[in-house]
Amino acid sequence: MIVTRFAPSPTGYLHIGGLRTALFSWLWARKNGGKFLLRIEDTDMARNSQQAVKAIIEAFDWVGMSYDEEVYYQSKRFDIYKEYIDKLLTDGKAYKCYMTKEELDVLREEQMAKKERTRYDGRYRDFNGTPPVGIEPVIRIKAPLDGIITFVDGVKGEINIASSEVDDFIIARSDGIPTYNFVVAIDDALMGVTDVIRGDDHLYNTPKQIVIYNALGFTIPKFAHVAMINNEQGKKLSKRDGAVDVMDYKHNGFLPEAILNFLVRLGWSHGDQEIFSIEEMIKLFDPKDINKSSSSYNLDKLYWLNSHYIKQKSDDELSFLLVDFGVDIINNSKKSDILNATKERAKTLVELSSQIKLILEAPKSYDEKAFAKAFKDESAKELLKAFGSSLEALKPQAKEDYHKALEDFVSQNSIGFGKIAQPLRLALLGELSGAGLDEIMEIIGLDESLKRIENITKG
RNA sequence: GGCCCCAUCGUCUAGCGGUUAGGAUCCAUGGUUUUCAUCCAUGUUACCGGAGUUCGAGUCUCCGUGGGGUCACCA
Repeated sequence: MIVTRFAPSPTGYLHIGGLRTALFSWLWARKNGGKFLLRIEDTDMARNSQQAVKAIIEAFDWVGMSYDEEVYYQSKRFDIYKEYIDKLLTDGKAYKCYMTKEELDVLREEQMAKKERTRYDGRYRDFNGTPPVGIEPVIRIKAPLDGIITFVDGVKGEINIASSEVDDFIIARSDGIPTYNFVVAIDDALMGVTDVIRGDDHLYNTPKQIVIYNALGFTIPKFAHVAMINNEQGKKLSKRDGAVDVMDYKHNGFLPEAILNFLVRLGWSHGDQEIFSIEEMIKLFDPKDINKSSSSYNLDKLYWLNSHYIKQKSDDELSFLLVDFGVDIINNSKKSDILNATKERAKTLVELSSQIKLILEAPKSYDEKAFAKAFKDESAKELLKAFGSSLEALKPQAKEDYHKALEDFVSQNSIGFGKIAQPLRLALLGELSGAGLDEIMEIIGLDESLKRIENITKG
């Protein structure tokens, strides 16, 4: 059985890049009928928060990614880690190191001065003298002194790293709390994780974790390291580049379908296909098709996908989603007219909601420039008034009636369509572009249409 | 700096030794539309550089160059 996991450290929100690796892991587990685990890496007590855990789980819920079993917290598993540390100690595969932080700093400075790679010098590796008093030791693992650590990465292929690059790293701090690379290896092994799909930035942790696996006789899982997502300048994605918190996308009016579709195509592809439903992703995803190179983050396609999925949503679904954006048309009898008039010109739910508000709420003011443009002809106001009168006489109801009213008015007065359309649209919406005039008037009805015409012409 | 990874249109990507180097997005133009948008059509734009290997190289090898990652008692 395939078991994958997502293992965030709860230091803040769920990062958009993190969501992508989580998505890859999730897809791979679901495709194979395996398990997808969520494990919170909170061994650094100083930096975690329960709130961050909540935020991460909330983001998972929002995009609809489900994890199996309970949420694991490493902070609740210290007993387990201790057991394995003791085992390594008694087996002579790990040892206590009494070097202080200060001494370590001195060593590092010396190495840097000599332009050497900074690494622990192994001074306590074979120490069996009397330990210095008053120093709580750290525990270090005995890493191989020579040779090469090799593993086959699922996306990058064979990776070889000289053992000399991996020093006797610390597996438990002086306060007894185990460190990242140790607990990850223990947990992945104990939880039966078969496929570790994670960011490229963990590539160098892999040989370290392999050292642990080997020391404890665990089976080494498959690794797949996914290249980073950079910003448009090719640099690391940061808050300056816009939304990196997954939940920001929710608030900005993006649909989870669009986010997931966007993310799955960032680094992964299936021929020329661009649109993937969740079911298709699950069916088609394979880590072997993940691109080796890093990709740049560019929102153009996300907007395109989002508008695609907005158009696909049913009226009920959309009206439900719109509530969070200040528009409640769930029980509006004109719901589908309203949505049909607006959803094709909205890239986000934010845009959609503001377009709907424009129709539903009479304009409170008119943009100065737009007004000047629409009413630059002296005759414009009279024309609009006349159109209002003709509506009063015709009493149109359906969209088609309004359409005909407009056509007839234009031909009877021998004017171009723009002469009446521009002032009328401004009257109805307060803006010069938007939904079809006939659609708007049908939705708001004759009385409201006349009222809005009167409002702009009375002055 | 050491080590590791990467390199096709602006961006996301297809390509797996022989292609007019394909798709998507963006942009531009035209059409449909009573405006805008949608939709449709068309178009501009790419194999980082240099050596090899080969009858033939975007594809294989090497060397440059550029970019990224990583070098904690963080995760």
